[in-house]
Amino acid sequence: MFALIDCDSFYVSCERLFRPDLKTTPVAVLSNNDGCIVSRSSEVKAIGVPNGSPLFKVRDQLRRAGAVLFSSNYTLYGDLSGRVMATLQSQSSETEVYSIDEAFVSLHGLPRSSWEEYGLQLRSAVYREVGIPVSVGLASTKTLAKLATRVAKRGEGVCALSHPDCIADTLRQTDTADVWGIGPRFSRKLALHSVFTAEDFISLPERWVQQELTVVGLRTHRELRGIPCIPLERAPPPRRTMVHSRSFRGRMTSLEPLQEATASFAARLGAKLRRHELNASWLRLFLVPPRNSGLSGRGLSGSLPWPTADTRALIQLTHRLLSRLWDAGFPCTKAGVMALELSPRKVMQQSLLSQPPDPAVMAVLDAVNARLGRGTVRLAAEGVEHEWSGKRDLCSQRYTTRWDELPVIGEGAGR
DNA sequence: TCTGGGGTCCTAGGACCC
DNA sequence: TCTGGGGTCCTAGGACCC
Repeated sequence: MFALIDCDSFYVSCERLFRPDLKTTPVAVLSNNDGCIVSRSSEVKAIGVPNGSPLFKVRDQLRRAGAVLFSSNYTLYGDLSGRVMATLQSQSSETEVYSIDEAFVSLHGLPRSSWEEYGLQLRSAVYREVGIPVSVGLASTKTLAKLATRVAKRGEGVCALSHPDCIADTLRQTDTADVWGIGPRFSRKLALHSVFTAEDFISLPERWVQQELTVVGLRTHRELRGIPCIPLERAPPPRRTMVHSRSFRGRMTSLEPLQEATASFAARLGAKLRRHELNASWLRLFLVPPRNSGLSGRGLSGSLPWPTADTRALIQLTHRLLSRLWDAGFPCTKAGVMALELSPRKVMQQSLLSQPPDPAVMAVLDAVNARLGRGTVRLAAEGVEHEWSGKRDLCSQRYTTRWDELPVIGEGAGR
């Protein structure tokens, strides 16, 4: 038995928290590079702008509606997400942080008759402590709790799917594509067999579902019938990969800026590995051509001399890989560095033949940058100007994590 | 002209081993 | 002419999630 707590239009809600003047204005938040819409206020949803739509396709429509746009500000969203999760953890010891804006809470031992009241309690606690509106769905499995949250968002903010009739009604009114675990491909495949709703789906025989949709589909099938298959994960499973990648403002036509970009990606990846107390044993560099070029991406992997998160080692290998991968004729619009074969820092295998770099150097670098801002101390290879860097023209302040960007109230506000 | 970034899991097929 | 059965590991591709 689970409650799913899902923040309403999370990124938009974060922006509005510090811009109460936008409470009733249509607001949308853009992806990295200001490319797509990734979060919409209810007013933007109402004018029919789909989530994920490329900005250039809906720009006029948004302008006519008087919408305000923001570049994504993950520093702000990450900080507010932490506050939401901490509030939920103060309400229950059995919580799973599922994504930046969602968490599951176990309802173990709580009678069905109290579900709704508990949902209301969680909802008001988060709004009181953080100021972010959330919807809560409660049900016997995670997949049903997801459905309940969809219902909650259309209505009162809380929906407990505790009665069989109520579950049956919901399944009848839900398209397969709106079920957690059924994506566009599976949904299209099901439609070919005249399966359109979640109700149609659960009437299919298990054997057929497993054959066509693998065990993943079978799990969804059972979860919709109230058989729990996906447990609460109180601790996140160990990470297997870590990536840093970005699109460029234009095309990379010469090697030097690409060297600079990939070095700074490797540096960001190193910092992230160190934050998670992980080392990588393998590194993969990949280059991506424009979406409609007909070309496929290129990648190359190489092993590090020891498991490490040292920026210097990561950049060195990245550049070695780049020199083998680089081809002036390849139209590179995006690149990334991926860390593979991750291991916890504390169980590092020593080498007989060579000494890994002293971790104290990176510790000092991280400490300085934590205090004075990211990139204050960096390697020369990362460059300075970053002219290749993508668009991010509409970004709000980091209100909660930078002294010099705190919101100002009263006289002189709105600078 | 312009379409993000970061993850996981499953399956099929090939290589290899005994 | 006739050539087994069982297992593991790896990779690429496909599907999903937020």
